[in-house]
Amino acid sequence: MGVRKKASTYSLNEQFITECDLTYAVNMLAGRWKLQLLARLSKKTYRFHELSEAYPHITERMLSMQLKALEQDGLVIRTVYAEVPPRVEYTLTERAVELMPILDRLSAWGKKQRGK
Amino acid sequence: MGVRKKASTYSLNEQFITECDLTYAVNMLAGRWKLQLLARLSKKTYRFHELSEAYPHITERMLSMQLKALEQDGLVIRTVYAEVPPRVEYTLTERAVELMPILDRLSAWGKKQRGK
DNA sequence: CGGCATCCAGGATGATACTG
DNA sequence: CAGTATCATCCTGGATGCCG
Repeated sequence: MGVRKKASTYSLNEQFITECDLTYAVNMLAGRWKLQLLARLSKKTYRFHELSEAYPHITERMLSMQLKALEQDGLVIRTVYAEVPPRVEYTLTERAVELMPILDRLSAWGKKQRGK
Repeated sequence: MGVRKKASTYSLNEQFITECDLTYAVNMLAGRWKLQLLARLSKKTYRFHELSEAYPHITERMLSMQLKALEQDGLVIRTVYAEVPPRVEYTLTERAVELMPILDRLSAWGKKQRGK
């Protein structure tokens, strides 16, 4: 979504919303596929290939990149098992779990608006 | 950040989060300056030039574009007064006002995460 | 005053092929 | 299986100048 990674580090002294924090939050959700991935991972742990099958329209490249970004933002845990063939599993972190109810409200708001 | 305008119109049957609606919501917030503008407009009505002065680093072009996008998404009302010199005022719509508490929670979440 | 038109740079995403 | 490398494309946003 258009939100860029560039930090909006302007100190603007807004009271109602501290858009520094808000921008920080929206930025880490703004990747092209991150919401879908978070939504799915909120239900259970997934392997890379399972996600790839679940979203066949997402290239493996983007899947890898988005998951890595989520991992770096501390929203997803990536676990590598030293096996052959390799196995990698992705799970939500606690901070991501805390985020879910908020996203749920945002989703409800979006749903309400879309109907109009 | 990168959320594109392209609609993610995949019907994915997620229960916890209907990411169609969620993507819809995040997309309309993902513009480079939209959050700042919404935050400011949540306090009072502003004229174009006032906003331009409040955010001197935002080019008038972008200010115009972001406000227009917000208007098209039904978050902002643009009122033109037939005067000379022209006067244009921007206000939040009710749906934008309903959004504010949610953004506030998201902001709080972001603040909490940033500290870590 | 409140924009819009044009041009442009860089980042985000896509397509395809290849590897440990 | 779980990615990475490379190249191509699209889009956002910035710079500058002009207009009703």
